[in-house]
Amino acid sequence: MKIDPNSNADLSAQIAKSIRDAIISGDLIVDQRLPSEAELSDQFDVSRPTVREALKRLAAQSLIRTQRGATGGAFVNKLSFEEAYPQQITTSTLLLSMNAVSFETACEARYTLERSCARLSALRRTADHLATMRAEIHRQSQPGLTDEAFCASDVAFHRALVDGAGNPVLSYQLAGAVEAMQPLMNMITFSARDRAKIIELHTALADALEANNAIGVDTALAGLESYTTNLAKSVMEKRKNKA
Amino acid sequence: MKIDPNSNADLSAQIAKSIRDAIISGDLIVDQRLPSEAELSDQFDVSRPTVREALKRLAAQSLIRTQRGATGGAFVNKLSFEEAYPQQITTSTLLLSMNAVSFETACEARYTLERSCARLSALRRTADHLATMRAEIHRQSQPGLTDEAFCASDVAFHRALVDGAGNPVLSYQLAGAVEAMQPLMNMITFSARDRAKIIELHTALADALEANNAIGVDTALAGLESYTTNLAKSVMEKRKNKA
DNA sequence: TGCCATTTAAATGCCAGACAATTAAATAAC
DNA sequence: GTTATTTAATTGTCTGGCATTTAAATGGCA
Repeated sequence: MKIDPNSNADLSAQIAKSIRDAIISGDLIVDQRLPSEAELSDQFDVSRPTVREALKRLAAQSLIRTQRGATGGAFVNKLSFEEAYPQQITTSTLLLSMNAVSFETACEARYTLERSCARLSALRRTADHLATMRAEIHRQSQPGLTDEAFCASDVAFHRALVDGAGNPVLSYQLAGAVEAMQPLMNMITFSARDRAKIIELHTALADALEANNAIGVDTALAGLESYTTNLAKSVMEKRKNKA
Repeated sequence: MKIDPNSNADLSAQIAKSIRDAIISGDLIVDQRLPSEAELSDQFDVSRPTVREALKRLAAQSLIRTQRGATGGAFVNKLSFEEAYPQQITTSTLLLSMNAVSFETACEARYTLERSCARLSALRRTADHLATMRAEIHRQSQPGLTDEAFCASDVAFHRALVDGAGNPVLSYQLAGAVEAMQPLMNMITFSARDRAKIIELHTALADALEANNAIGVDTALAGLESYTTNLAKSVMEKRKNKA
């Protein structure tokens, strides 16, 4: 195997790309062992540290895992939804904060995506999903709950709604949209009145879901979106006036 | 700065996590320069190769970029939607293939998410979006088009629909769902009759979008989902019978 | 003084070689 | 035949060095 010396990319980046392509194309299959670092340095004609840098790049993307010891080495990792979740959320969160996406835009995207689950979730949600949602509603009504804990419970509530659709691909895609909102939501102070209104909408949503009423779920979500957006708007307004 | 020597994680992984956390929390801001590799090795009390492995991990996630030369170093990277797109698509593609997600499940997720854009896109699509879609429909009707090119055009068509919603966060989230389907779609052979039917639905969709008719868009997408799913089912059936 | 060429310094990119730590398999002892 | 020991393979880490790139400092010259 060889590497283009005229490329302006790092050797380790080129090697990582080469291996990554082999994984994506299926030349390397799940759980297959890569050559040892020493063998790779021979094949690519680079030093071992350079090979290691390439392998660390792949490890950072969860494409490989490494084991030490006699039968150790680097193995093609089976990318699981569980592993991909946090990465997806981290990326989404950073995208929102670094690109100064407005609360409104992020909120719109989140609820637009979430509303798409209404039909399936109303059809397929299990008793477990409903129970989780009722439990979270109960938690949200506890007095003395911090704003952060309130938001966390909100995320758990919506997560159950999304999972209710019974489609893992859908759950994965929505995790980013829903959870990445949390830092933005945490900037808001929820008054007792706000919480009561949100809990009311959550209850309506759970009721509709229990009745397999997709339209009711959609309506509740639309209500949540407009209420949240307006709330954020008034909070921003107040801050601006103070400053 | 220090690192837990009792952790069973690699030193480079711990250092990468430490820096990553600093970026996520906002301690390190966009375009800020990290200490040089030599300084980092001092601070973390590890060797330079170890620091380098940590930096490569972060570079693999597009969290930092590096520059050589006198004023060079590692800088916190502004994660852009453009950069995040391909990573999102790669991850989604691997998730589908490695976890043997059924065509049906992936297709359901894709169209469920896409249908969520119908309302916004019918409201906000520009003439540009419509023109792109019409152009792709025209390309799809060209005789002699390979199946792969047909699929690629299909993706471009749906991309325009999604972008029509005018919400970058939404576009980003959907890129994974739509484009990750392409390898699965490429397994299907499209007969002339199949193409005609798909083009018919695409035309109905574009017409509805032009008329700002969200319900029409939704109907067309639902039609596409059921047609595609059935097509895939019959293709799989035929292959099974042959084998 | 002002401009251009040269030198210098700082940083990353890469390499060679070594040792430590881990782990499974081969070997030896009982 | 089972257990303890040794061995070998592999990754993890360190030291030290050299090459390359780049911007800034320096110097020469008109």
